[in-house]
Amino acid sequence: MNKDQHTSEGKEVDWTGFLPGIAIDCVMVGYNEKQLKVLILEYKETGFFALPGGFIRRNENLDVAAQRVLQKRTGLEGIQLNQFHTFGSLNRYAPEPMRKIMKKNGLQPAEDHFLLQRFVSTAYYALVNFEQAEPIADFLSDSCRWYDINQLPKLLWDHRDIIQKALESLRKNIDDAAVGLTLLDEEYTMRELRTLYETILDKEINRSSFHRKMVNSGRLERVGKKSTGKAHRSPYLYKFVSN
Amino acid sequence: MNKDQHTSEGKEVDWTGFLPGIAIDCVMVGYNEKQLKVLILEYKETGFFALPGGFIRRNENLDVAAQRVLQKRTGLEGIQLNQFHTFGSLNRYAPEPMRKIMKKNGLQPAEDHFLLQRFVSTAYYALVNFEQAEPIADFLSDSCRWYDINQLPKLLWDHRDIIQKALESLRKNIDDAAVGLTLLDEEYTMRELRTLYETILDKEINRSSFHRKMVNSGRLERVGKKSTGKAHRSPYLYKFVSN
DNA sequence: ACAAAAGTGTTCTCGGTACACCCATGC
DNA sequence: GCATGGGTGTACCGAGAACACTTTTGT
Repeated sequence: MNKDQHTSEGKEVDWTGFLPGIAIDCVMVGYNEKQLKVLILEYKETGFFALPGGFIRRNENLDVAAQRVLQKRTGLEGIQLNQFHTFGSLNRYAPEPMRKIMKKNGLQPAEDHFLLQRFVSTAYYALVNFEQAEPIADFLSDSCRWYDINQLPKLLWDHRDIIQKALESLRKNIDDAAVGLTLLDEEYTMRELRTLYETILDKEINRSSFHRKMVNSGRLERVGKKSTGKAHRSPYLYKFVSN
Repeated sequence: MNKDQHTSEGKEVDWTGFLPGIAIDCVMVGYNEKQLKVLILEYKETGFFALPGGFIRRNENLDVAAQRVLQKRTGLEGIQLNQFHTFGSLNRYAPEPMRKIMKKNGLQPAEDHFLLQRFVSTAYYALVNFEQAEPIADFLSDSCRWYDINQLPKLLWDHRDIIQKALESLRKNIDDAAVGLTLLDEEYTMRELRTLYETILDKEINRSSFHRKMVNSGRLERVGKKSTGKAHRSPYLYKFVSN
C-alpha cells in the first residue's frame, strides 16, 4: 500500500497530482437479505449523497485508479471491476453542491478549484461481498453506507442514472459475472442462488430449468448438505469452481 | 453548421477551447465488396496511421463531440454512434509520434503542448454507408481512407486494440444494430444481408434459419424482385421497416 | 432439359417452461 | 403420517441446424 494514500485522505490534497476533468465513479453492489445494496457516500452536514468516486493519478492506469477507489471505500482488493459507460453530458456540470460541501469542510475553494471543474466520468461497477466490505467514508463525507437499490436517497448530479445503467449492464452480463461468487457466501443453496438472480433481474425464474442450467454450466460444485432446521428436505450446498 | 469549424481545421487552433486530457476516437465501419472497412487517417509525410479522433469542447456534450468528429470525417449527419469503451492505460501515453507529426506540419510544439499530453480516450463505433461517406482528411493528415479491417496498416498507440474492441462490441450487438440499414444499400437481397452478417461475425450462417429469423423479426419488408441476370431464380429485395 | 441459386417445408436437437412426482425432514 | 420445500424426471414449445424439395431463371 502506498504511504501517501493516507495523506491524500487529509484535507490538504495535492490536486495537481491528478488528471483534471476526468473522474471515476464506482457502483459497488452488495447483496443482503434478498436486496441489492449500493455503497453511497453522505457528505458532511449537507444532506448530499453521491456515489464513491475518485480521480486518476498522472502516472496511473484508468483501471488501476478504479481499483484504488474501490479499495479505499471497501478495504477489499482484487475485486473485478467492470467499466460500463463514460458519462460526459454537460448537465453533469453543476458545481454548486461541491462548493457547498467544501465550505462545510472549512475550505474556501477558488472558482477554478480542481473539484469545481466540469468532469467527464468513467463508471465501473463491482460485485462485492456485503459481509466482507467495510465501508469507509471520504475525507469530505461522514459516512459511506449501504443503501437498498430500491430505496436510494436523492443523489447528486447524474448518479442516479449511473446506477441505473450499472444495473442494466449487470443484468446483461449476469451469466458471465459469476454473481454468486462474490455476492453470496462461499457456499449456498440453489434456492439462495436463484433468489439472487431473481433479485438482480427483478423477475421470477423457473425453478427446475434454473437448477439444470446451473448444474450444466459446470461452474458449480456440490459440496454438502445444509440442515435448515425446517420441516423439509435439506438442500444441497454448492460453491463456484474456478476451473 | 458552426462557422468556426472551418477555422478549427486551420493550423491555428485555439486548444484552450477543449477539455484537456480527454479525447474521442471513432471507429467508423463501412462495408464494400464483402469486406468490412474502417476509416483511417494517414499523417503527413510520416507514414503514421491512426483512427480519426477529436476533442471535447468546453461547452459540449461528450456524445455531441463524437457526432462532430464523425461528421467532420464523413460529411454524414445523424448517424448512430455507439460508445463502447474508454481507454485509459498509461501505455497510451507516447507523445513522440505526435511531436513528429506536428514538426512535419511546421509546428514547434512546446513540451506541454495540448496534443502532447497524456489522453484518456472514449471510443465510439458507427456504421456508415460506404458509398455515401466522403472521407475528409484532418488538418494534420493528408488522407482519410477506407482500409479493409483485415489489412490495416500499423496503427499508432493502442488504436489496433480499439478497433478490435469495437468489432467485438459490434458482434455482440449485431441483432440490435440493424446493420443492414446503414451498411447496405436501401434495398438488398437476403443473400446480401446474410453475407454481411457472415462478414461481421466471421462465420458461416445457416441459410434457411437466417432467412426465417429475419422475416420473423418483423423489421424487414419485401419490396420486389431483383433480376440478377444469372441463370437462377431471382431473389426478392428487402428493406428495413422503421416501425 | 438442365444447372444454379433462392424460397420454403420437414425433421432433429437443444434449452427453457410447466408440471408432476420423489425425497428428506421436523412437527 | 403429514405438510413443507428441495431434487429430479417427463412432456411440451420455440429457435436454430441440417437437409430436402420446390420455384424461378438463363443457357
